[in-house]
Amino acid sequence: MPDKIKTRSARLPGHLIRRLHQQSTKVFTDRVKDAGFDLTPIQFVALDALSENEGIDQAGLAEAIAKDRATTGAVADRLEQKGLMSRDVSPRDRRARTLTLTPQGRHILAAMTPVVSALQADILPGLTDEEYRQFVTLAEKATRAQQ
Amino acid sequence: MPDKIKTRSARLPGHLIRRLHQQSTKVFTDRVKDAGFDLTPIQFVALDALSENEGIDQAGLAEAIAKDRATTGAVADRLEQKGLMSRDVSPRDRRARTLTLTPQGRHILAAMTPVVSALQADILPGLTDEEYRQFVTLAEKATRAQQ
DNA sequence: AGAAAAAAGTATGAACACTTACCGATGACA
DNA sequence: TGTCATCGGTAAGTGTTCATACTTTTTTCT
Repeated sequence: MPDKIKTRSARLPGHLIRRLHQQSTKVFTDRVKDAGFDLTPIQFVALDALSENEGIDQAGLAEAIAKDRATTGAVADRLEQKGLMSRDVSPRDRRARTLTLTPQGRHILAAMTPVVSALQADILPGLTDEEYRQFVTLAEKATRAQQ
Repeated sequence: MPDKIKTRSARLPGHLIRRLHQQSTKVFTDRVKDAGFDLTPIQFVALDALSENEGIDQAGLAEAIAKDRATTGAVADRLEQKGLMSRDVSPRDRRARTLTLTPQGRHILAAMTPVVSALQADILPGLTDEEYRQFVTLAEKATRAQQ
């Protein structure tokens, strides 16, 4: 068996974060599918954001989930297609689309939430509870500092 | 100005990591472009991995950069198109493509490396040096624990 | 040697993520 | 009130990432 291939850049934060992101997506997808759901991480986050901010428009949702308007529009497309959210032209601003959870969207979100909470620990395998909390604290601090 | 929109899931590791990944990509792209280069993070990592493992094939590169074969093939396509790496059928295994850096690829990599090193700190804004090191240590531990 | 399993690469399709550019609507302000 | 900048949404294009399925080649096992 040859030596494990190594890379200089493998220790840079950028690459480490890319690896963690990948692991995060994989764990989420696998567990959620096993639990009988079919939502991507970003779709879940969008539903969650919407449940706490009923009636916001797409630009508001984009800000809440930290994505741009184009991406958010595409995600909203899929959630609408799945019958989990509805989009209506705002009566106050005809440019805007008011977003609301459908009853089914609310139901799916409630059912998925415990599953999603439970899988978080496996996104950071090999860390002790203490290290896990440290990681979350540091990551929160770094994301808060983003302009 | 309305209150900042909040989300329950915003504190979950999965979402924090997604935010960091996004920040990482943005900082990389901006700085690298400012310095006059036109490579994505993954393209840079691929060049770096190749420089330390001359003559590996695409499957080897895929393992080195922790991506699947299809993704790696697409990245190799673009790097070849930019004239930074060449792909030749391996004399030992006609299934495999032996990858080598072109002189231009080697030159670009050398010129970019200091730029990429310098931008790492800005991927994690708001962290002290001590916290930055802690983060890297934790992230390394978590990625090492991935199967 | 011959059959079965595994591996390297490619193709395709879905989703995400960003940029740029555009259209229509709104708001500011002169 | 009219103009102009801004904002919400969409469209098109590029790139990343994965799953699945397929071909070709190599290896393994009987």
